[in-house]
Amino acid sequence: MFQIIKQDNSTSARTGRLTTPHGVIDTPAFMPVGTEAAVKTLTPSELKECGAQVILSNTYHLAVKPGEKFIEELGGLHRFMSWEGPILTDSGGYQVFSLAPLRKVEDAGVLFQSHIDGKTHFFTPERVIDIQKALGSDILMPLDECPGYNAGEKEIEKSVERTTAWAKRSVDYFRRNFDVGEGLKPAPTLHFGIIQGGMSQELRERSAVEITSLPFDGFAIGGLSVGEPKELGYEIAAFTAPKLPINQPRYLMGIGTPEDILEAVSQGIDLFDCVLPTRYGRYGYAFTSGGMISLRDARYAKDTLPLDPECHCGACQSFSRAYLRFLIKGREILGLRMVSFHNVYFYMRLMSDVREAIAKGIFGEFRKRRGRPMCLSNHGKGARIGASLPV
RNA sequence: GGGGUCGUGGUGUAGCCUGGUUUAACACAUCUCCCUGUCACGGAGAAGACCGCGGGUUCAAAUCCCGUCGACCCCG
Repeated sequence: MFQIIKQDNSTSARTGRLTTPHGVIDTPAFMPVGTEAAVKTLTPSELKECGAQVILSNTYHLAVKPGEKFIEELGGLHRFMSWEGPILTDSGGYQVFSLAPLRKVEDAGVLFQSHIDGKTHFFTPERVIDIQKALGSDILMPLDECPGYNAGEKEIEKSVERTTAWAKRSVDYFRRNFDVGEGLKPAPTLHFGIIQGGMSQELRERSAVEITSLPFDGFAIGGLSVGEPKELGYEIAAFTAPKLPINQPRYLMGIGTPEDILEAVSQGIDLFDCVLPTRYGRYGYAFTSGGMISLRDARYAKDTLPLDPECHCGACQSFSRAYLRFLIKGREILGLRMVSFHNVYFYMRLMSDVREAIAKGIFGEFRKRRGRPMCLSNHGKGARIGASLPV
């Protein structure tokens, strides 16, 4: 399923190829987020144009609305949303933690109220596998418990125990529902484990040992980007990544900014997902080779440059910052679409540049050149992430 | 020609009757900042009106009185 192509010699970065029922993913890869069966504002063909090979969708949202049975009846998620490539579905553990107004976690599962209509739902590890099976996901995630940054040690320890117990049930149930060697399919459906443990190295270690002892096809680091300082998140990811089997795909959930991704790639992470390119696209923040720019800033009101003079995306070929700013400020759909498109294109280009740099054995140098901080507080200050790679 | 209603930041309004607790309030828009397994959501902060104009009464006027200009309505 997962084949490592090239291991970087100065860092833990590697390129690889992950095969799924709906096709191959070249890693390191970024998955645009399509929570509600849509990568917001973008069509599948636009995603392909950006270079996206895999997208992420969501168990929680789709189970709440319109319901997995509904999508199954219409031919599964791929057909429903007209996306032919691989889909990874998140389990809903994070959403229960971040969205549900009321939730009660117990050993059997988690009882919560939908943030949409207030209906109560009960998610168990088995139910979450059922939902993802009905959706027709290529990569399934098991139900986990994701504690917040302010959670106490006891609470985190409990969540690690629970996540492991649920992972065991998930693995058992997955085995019974997905036969190995599913006949004519190009590749079997995959199932990844999730490591928790908050900001405690001891608990991260324990979670990693417990989860990696189970027969998963890949491993994810969860529970980061929940409000912790950036450096602490890096520290935990750097601590946890080496505890994961070297020959299996590693997925850092919910991360991140371009420099977060470069950092994590150097730690040996293969998969990423993050809402930033699309969410920020809708807010008028554009990732550029010169750093992030906020189109809402008055300074771009009459700026005739494209979002990023070095970018080859359709939005940059056609539109000025001034025009896109005007659209964004008027909440014009075209503006939301174009900046989202540009941002996804930027991320995809970043990933292909990363793969190319690793393949050529120059990732360390590449990262130094491109990995300077780029976050909101740095925009406009000359940070350079997306400068095109002189090869 | 007669009568009436209204005129308060960019926009829409509140306050006026019962003058002082008003550094003139609110919403949207504007300008900064924030958002990492989604949020066209939401949060933090800033700037912006000498209350149409002129005069009067009063210790004190967005508030009461007179005039004037403008918008709208009714009657001729």
